[in-house]
Amino acid sequence: MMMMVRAGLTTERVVLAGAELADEIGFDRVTPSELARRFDVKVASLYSHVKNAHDLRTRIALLALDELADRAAAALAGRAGREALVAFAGVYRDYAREHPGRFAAAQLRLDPETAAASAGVRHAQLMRAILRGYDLSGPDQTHAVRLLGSFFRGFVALETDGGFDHSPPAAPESWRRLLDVLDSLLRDWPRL
Amino acid sequence: MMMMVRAGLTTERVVLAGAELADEIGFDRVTPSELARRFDVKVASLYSHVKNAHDLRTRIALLALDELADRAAAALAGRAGREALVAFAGVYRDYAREHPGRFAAAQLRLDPETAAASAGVRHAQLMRAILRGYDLSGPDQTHAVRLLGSFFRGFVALETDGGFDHSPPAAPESWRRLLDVLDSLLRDWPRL
DNA sequence: TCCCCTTGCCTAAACCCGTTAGGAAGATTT
DNA sequence: AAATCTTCCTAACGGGTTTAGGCAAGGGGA
Repeated sequence: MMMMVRAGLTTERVVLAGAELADEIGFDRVTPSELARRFDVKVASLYSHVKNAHDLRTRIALLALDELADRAAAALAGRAGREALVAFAGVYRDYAREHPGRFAAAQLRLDPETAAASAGVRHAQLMRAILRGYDLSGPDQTHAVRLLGSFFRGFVALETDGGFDHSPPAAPESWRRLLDVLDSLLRDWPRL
Repeated sequence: MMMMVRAGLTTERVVLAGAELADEIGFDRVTPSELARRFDVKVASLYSHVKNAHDLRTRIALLALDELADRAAAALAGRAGREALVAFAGVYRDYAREHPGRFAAAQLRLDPETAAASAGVRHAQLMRAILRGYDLSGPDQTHAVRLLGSFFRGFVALETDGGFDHSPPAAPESWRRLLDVLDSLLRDWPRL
């Protein structure tokens, strides 16, 4: 009779391990098989805790979105204007550098219902909160949110891909400078 | 004796079909098997024309980068300043909308040697060309290039993911407005 | 304490993908 | 027509995903 020592799997534990695995080997290489190996468990065992590979990936994405929103909210507390902008941006970029796999997961395309129930909503609110420190009217506020969101996402993606590696100045300097530039732009937003 | 009608495969034809397939079903679902099915050929037959799946994907990426650079160069011819900015940005965004699979491919991370030999280099030059219409000194020119690149990439990614779908104004309006804002920013770049 | 039943992990099996090795049927050259 | 090259094939291996069905571990009630 085989000794059957249980591994103690739960959905949360599986998803968390998936997130860690993503940070180590890349989100796209996170697979039920690899995860099973990590838990020293047969693949089929995971399917009691996670519906399928897609479900696993979605759960990791939701975890990452939650963590990011938490950090962003904390960073924004008690700050306004330029300080808030820099703090928020820093959270975003630091998270991507600390947790590349989770960050990649956070960009997984979610189906609309899942997305609506995710922390993505909180993100949008936090972005708008930053802009309260500046003087922007209705639609321009949305435009500004989109400018910041696009810039953050694009910059971090390019930096992650090594797009800034082969010409000076180094990425962090551009990051600092461009946040100054954007702060200045927001303070002095061009009216039509 | 089976009738052996040949499919007429060549590397280019395979890669081009791969690009079309990417636009139809998504770059991440482009697979030797699917491509073989499309040519009504056995999978192994592809391996005479393409080293492996990774090679296939890389070649599609290079094709997309080339096409994009061609279009960008054409759009920039005879334009400067705001006009050049808007034209270039339009090429980028239109390409992403017309050819989502190819566009996704263009963002594939290439190994350094491949990247250096790719049309990515041309892109960098074209971006700098845009900035000749504005008055920017040394490092700030690089920062500005990075700002534009980040914004383009981020905006298109967010739009593709439907990130702008559930609150007005519609994406195209933000796009136009933000290009105006960026033009204004470049003309009146904040000095330190 | 014993039984039972829920739960956790297992085996087995089907199916798809990627990749390589080696063979046979077209096409091309001589 | 013979020789050769090229194109596509069959066969096979390893690995990933998923489902169905089974046995054992551990907690609750008698």
